[in-house]
Amino acid sequence: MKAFFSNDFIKNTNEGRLIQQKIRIIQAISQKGHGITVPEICEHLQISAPTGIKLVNQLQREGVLSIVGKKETVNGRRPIIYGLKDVAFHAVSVEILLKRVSVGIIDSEFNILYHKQKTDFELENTPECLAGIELFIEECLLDSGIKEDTILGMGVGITGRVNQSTGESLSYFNFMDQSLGEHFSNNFQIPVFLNNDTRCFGLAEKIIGKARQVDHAIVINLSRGLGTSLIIDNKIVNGAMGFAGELGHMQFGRKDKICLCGKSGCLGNDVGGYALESDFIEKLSEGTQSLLRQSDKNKPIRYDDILEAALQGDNLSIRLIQDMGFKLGNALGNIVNLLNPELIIIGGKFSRLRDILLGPVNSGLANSSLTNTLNHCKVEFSELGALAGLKGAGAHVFDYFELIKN
Amino acid sequence: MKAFFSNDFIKNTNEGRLIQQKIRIIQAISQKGHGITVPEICEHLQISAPTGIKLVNQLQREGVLSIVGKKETVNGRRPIIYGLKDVAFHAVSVEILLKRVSVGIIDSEFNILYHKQKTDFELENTPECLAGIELFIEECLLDSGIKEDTILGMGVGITGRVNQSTGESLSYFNFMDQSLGEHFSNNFQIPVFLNNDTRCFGLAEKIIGKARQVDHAIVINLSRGLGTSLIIDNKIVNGAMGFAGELGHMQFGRKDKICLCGKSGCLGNDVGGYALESDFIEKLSEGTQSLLRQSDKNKPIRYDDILEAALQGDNLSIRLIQDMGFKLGNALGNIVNLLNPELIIIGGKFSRLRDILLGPVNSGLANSSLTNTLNHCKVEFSELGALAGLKGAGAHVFDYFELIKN
DNA sequence: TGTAGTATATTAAAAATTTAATAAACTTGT
DNA sequence: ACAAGTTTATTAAATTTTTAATATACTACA
Repeated sequence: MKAFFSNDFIKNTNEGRLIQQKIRIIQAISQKGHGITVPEICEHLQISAPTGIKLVNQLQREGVLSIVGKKETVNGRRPIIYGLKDVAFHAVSVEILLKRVSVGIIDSEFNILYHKQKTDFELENTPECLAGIELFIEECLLDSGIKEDTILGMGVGITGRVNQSTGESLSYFNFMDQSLGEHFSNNFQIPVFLNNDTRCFGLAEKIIGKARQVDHAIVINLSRGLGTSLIIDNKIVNGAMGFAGELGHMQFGRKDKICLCGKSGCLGNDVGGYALESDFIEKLSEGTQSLLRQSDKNKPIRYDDILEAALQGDNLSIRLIQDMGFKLGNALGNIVNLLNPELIIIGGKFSRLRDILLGPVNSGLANSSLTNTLNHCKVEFSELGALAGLKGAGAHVFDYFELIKN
Repeated sequence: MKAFFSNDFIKNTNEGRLIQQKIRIIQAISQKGHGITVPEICEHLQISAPTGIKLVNQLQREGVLSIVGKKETVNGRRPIIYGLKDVAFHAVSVEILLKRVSVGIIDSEFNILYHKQKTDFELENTPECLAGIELFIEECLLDSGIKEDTILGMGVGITGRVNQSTGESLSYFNFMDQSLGEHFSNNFQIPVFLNNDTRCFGLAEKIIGKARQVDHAIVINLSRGLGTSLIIDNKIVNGAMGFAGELGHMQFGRKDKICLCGKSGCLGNDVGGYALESDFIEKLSEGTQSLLRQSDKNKPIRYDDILEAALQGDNLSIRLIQDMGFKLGNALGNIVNLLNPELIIIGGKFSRLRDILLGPVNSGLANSSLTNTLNHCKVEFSELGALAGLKGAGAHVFDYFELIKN
C-alpha cells in the first residue's frame, strides 16, 4: 500500500493514471468515513461504470477493498458498498517543546495507538540534542511494534519559528546544510511535515476539534504563553515566512511591562500563565488574601495552581483570570473585525476555566468588535485535552495524503 | 467561444472531456501570456502526443488557435508554438460607489477598451436606484459596440458589506428575493461576480499591481475612508460573512473621538481623508498657519486640497499627513505581527504622497512590529491610478475562468 | 558537409475506455 | 404474485487513447 502514496512522481502513462485513480478511490473512502459504491466512484472520478468496476475489482484482488454491504436506496437495484479492508494507515507524531518531547502513533481516525513522553529534556540548539530526540523517536517506533509499511509519514510540531513549506525550523536545529524536515525525512526514510507547535494545535481543532465545520476561526493556545493559529478559508495560515499568528506581540497590553521582544505593551505580557503568576505575586505583596497562599508559604506559586485555586473558588485567582479574559477578548475583538471569523476557540491549560473565562472574554469582544461581525462569531473552549498538539502534528500527514474524513 | 465557458455543467462523457481539455489549453495559453507547444500541452494535461496534436488540430479548425512560430531550443526539433487567434475575451466591470457609478469593458490583458462614469448619482437602497444603474449599464454595453458573445461575465464592485460567495450585497439592494449578483446575472444573462469595492482594489493589485509576485500582502485603500484588503496564501480574504478587512474599526485611534459604529478609538477616525479634514480645521482654529487657508477663506477645505498643499510644501498639511502615516504604520505593525505578510501596498488618493508618507509609516511599523517579521515586509505605494477598482472588478471574471496570466 | 545526438511530429498497431444494449436486483402498486 | 418502473451490474461493439516505431527537424562538432 505504501508504494501507492510514497511514489511522488507518477508517470504520465496509462499505468500511472491507473495508480492515481486507485489512490483517489482510497482517498474518497477515507474522506467519506465509510464505504463507497461504484456509481459514486464513477461520478467522483469522471469515469464510466465498466472502468469503475475494473478498478474496484483490481483493488479487491490486491486486498485493499472488500464488500461491506449494500446501500439502502428508495428504488432500483441496490449498489454494493466497498470498504477499506484491513488497510490501516498510520502517522508518527512528534512534538518538540522546551522541556518535553512526545512521540505518538495515530491512525487515520486519530486514535492514539501509542504514546510516550520524554520529560528529562531541555531543548537546545545543538547536534547532541537533536541526536537525543532522534534516538528517542527510534526507540518509540521499535517499542510501538507498528509495522513500518503502514506508516505514511511523520508530522513534527516544534516550538519556535517554522517555515512549513520548506520544512525549516528557524529557531532550533538550524545548523545543518539541510532543513530539519529534510533531515528527519532522510533519517527515517519517510515523508516529514514540520510545523510550529501552536499551528499543530490549530490543525487538530480544525480536523477533529470544534473548528471542523468552520472555514474561518481563531484558535488560541493559552497555557504558560499565548499562541494563536488562524484558520482562513479552511486553511491554517502560515504567513510569508511562517511567522503568522504572533498575537502575543500585539500592542494591547500594559505599557509599563517590557517584553522580551524589546517593546512595551505586548499582549503576551498580560495574558498567559506567566503573566498570571507575576500578577498574582504582585497582588499578594499588596496584601490581598488568597486561599492558595495559605497552603505552603515556601513553594513557588505556579500558574497551574492558580487555575486550580480559581476552580476551587479562590477570589483573587478568579478576579485575575477574569481580568485576563477581558484583555484577551478585547484584543481578539480587533482581530475579529479584521478577519471576520465565525468561531474563536480557546484551548490550552486555560480551557478548563470555561465558566470563569467565557463572560469576560465576551465582554472584551463586545468592547472592541463591531456588533454585526460579532453576532456571527461564537466563542468555544477546546475539549481536545493534553494530546491535541500531538494529534495535530500527525494530522499533517493524513491531510497531505487527503485521507481525512470531512 | 462563449459556449465553452458559460456551460457550467460539462457531461461525464468523451465529448465532455474533450471540451474540458480544450478549455484547459486556452486557459494554459492565457496563463502563460503567450503561445504553447504540443509537448507542453501533453505535460500539462497529462495526455499523449497524438492526443495533444488531435486537440490542437481541432482547435485550429475551429478557428481558436493558430501557429505563431517555433520555440527556440538548445537542440532537437523545434516545437511549433500555437497562440490564441482572434479570440478576444472581455469582461464588463461595474463599480457602484456612494456618489458614482462606473462601467468599463476590459480585455484579458486588463486594457480598458471602454469606460464611462455616471456622476449625477446618489446610492440609495431603493429599486429605482437599482433600475437606474441597470439602465446605465445597458446603455454603456450598447454604446461600447463590444460583441456580446465575447463577454465572459460581469464583475461588480459595490461599496458596503458583501458576501462574495452568494453574491449578496448586505448594505444595498437587499430588498429582493434573490441576491444582487443573481439579479444582475438574470437581467444581463451572463455570469456575475460581486464583491466589495475595496476588495476589488485588492484584487487589482494582486493581479496587475505590485502584489503580483507575492502570496501574502495587505492592501490599503486610503482615500476619504480607510479600506483594507488582505491577501493570504495568494487569495483575497473575504471572511466568514464577507466582512473581512475592517481595519478602520481597530482600536488604535484617539479615545476622544466617537466613531459612527458607536465605539471610541477607531483607527478610521484618525486615518483617512475625512479625519485629515477635521484635523486640519482644528489646527487652523488653534491659529496654525497654512498656505491652503490663504487661497479662499469661504470655500470648504477638502482633503484633496490638503494632499495637494502637502505636495506643494505646506507645512501644516505635511505634518498632519505624517502624523497620520505614523498612526497607520503603528496599526499595521500589529497586523504584520499577526499575518506575517511580505508586502504592504498603500493605494487610493494618498498613494501620490509616497515621499511624505513612507518615512512615518515605516516608523510606525517599527514601533509595533517584531524586527524579524518586519525585515521581510516591504512597504510600496500603488501605481494603478484611478481605474484600479474597475480593473479589479473585471479581474474577478478572468480569475474565475482561470484566464489570468501568472 | 556530414554524422552523431536530441527532441518533436506523425503513423499504425495495441490497449483501454466508453457507449449502448442487456441482465440483474430492488421497490411499488395493482 | 406479478407487472411496471428504477437503478446497478455486466457484456460486446465502437470509439478513443496510448504505445512504439518511424520520420522529420534542429544543433554541435569534426
